[in-house]
Amino acid sequence: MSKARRLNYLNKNFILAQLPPDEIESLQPAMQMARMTPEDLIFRANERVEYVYFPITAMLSWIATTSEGERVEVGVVGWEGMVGVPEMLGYSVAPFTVEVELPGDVVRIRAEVFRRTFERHSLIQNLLFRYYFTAHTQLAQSCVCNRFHTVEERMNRWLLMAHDRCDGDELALTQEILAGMIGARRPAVSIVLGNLQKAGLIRIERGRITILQREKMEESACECYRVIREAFDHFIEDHHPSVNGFHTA
Amino acid sequence: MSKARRLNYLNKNFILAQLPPDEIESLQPAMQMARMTPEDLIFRANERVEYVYFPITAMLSWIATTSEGERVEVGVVGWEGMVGVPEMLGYSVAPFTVEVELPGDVVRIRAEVFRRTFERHSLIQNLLFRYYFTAHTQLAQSCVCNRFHTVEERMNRWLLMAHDRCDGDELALTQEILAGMIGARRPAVSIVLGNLQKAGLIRIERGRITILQREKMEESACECYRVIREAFDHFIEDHHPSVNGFHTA
DNA sequence: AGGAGTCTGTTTCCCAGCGAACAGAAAAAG
DNA sequence: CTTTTTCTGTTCGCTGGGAAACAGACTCCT
Repeated sequence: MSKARRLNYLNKNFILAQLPPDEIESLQPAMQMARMTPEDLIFRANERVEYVYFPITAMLSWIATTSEGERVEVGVVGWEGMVGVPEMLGYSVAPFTVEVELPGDVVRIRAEVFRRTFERHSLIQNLLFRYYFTAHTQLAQSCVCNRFHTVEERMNRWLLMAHDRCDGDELALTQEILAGMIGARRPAVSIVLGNLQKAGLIRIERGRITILQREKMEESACECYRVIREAFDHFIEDHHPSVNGFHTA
Repeated sequence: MSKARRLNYLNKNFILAQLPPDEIESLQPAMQMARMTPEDLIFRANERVEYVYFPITAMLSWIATTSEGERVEVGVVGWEGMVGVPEMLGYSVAPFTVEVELPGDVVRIRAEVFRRTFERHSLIQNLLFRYYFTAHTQLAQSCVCNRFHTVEERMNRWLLMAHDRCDGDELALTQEILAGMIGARRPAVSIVLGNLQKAGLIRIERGRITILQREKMEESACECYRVIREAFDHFIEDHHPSVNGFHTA
């Protein structure tokens, strides 16, 4: 399985790409393209949702935390998805925090504006429903992975998922952030990353991880990556059988 | 927070209860009530979905497994929900296994029959979409819980969730099954249950656990139970503001 | 009643990874 | 260029709970 080639979706969002041309036209004035960095907040848990976001090259994550301050990612959203779906059905409060994990571009639209689009097109309702199934599968598999797999396995899975969603082979993130994603401590991540670098699979620089040998990383990752990836491929292919985004080279 | 009183939902399924009377009428011949026990299988992962199920007094669980045979619950479904939603949008293959965890009654309907109902009523589509958000929140919280909390905390959470969905205070399950639900080993569960019994919160018998002091169990459970419960209360109240199923006594 | 199968209580060994702590390196700020 | 801040590498003791194993108790079947 190769990294997403993305083909003609490069610099597009998959959900937005499904909108009929006239609808895109009418949304145009309400759409804003923005470059986001990990300092920017998307949603804070239990606060009102103002905008829905469609990542292009940025990668966002749903984060769940405990009252002790421990945190773990419960969903990742890249060019294939969006955040703010519940708002479309009147859940105006975000159940979890959403953060920017990898810097890049997003399109944002005021929630109430996109809601009108959602309500008008059963195709979009259908699409977002299906997107939710995919996200659900992803979350369920992460749940097993977080329970049973080692730091090394979970980290490999996460790096591959991030690699599928970023542009190029460089992931701009710190080890601290990566540790938070997989619900581990930084020292553990640091050691595992060191081993991967010694084996030549990645290159580590301050605030940056470069994927060098994706194939080998897939071999050492647990099955969870494959299960999640297949769910997304299925979602994408359902809509564009021949020209899909995630595709085996 | 007290156990679900269920009021007039007693012996009803919440989703089915939202259907318009004429629709219920026309579904009648296709509906079958069945008593299910933990030996009965609902869905096996990657196999075709024939029926959708609406629990009444039974409790079902989504189970995710690893290739090593480890297993953990990734969702629980009682009288408040249903299984087989993805089939309504053409996902004819179940992504995970669904098992009967607590014996009891369910209503089942052939998937293609209920699908017609689903397609006819945007109210039902809306309802099931919202149900999925709820399930998603439940899963996300379980994900943190599985990652960070102890066997004792996870077990308390699970017992409370099961207690909300069963009839009475007795849970008919073995410690082996309970261990599988929370992704732990049986001996660990056995010890923790022993402590709870010594403290007088539960009574243990072979193949049965009786909840004696629910209030105290809530105190020793982690916050995860509350978060999940609030998501469900919200879902239920959205539809029946005054007469809801889960309600504080 | 007796025997087979299933469920539960408990013990021993062992280790992945947490918690805490600190030094060095790179970047940013001044 | 110096100071401060932010990252990264590494060390070490500690513990929850996994892995394995077994005896006793209950249930069900013949």
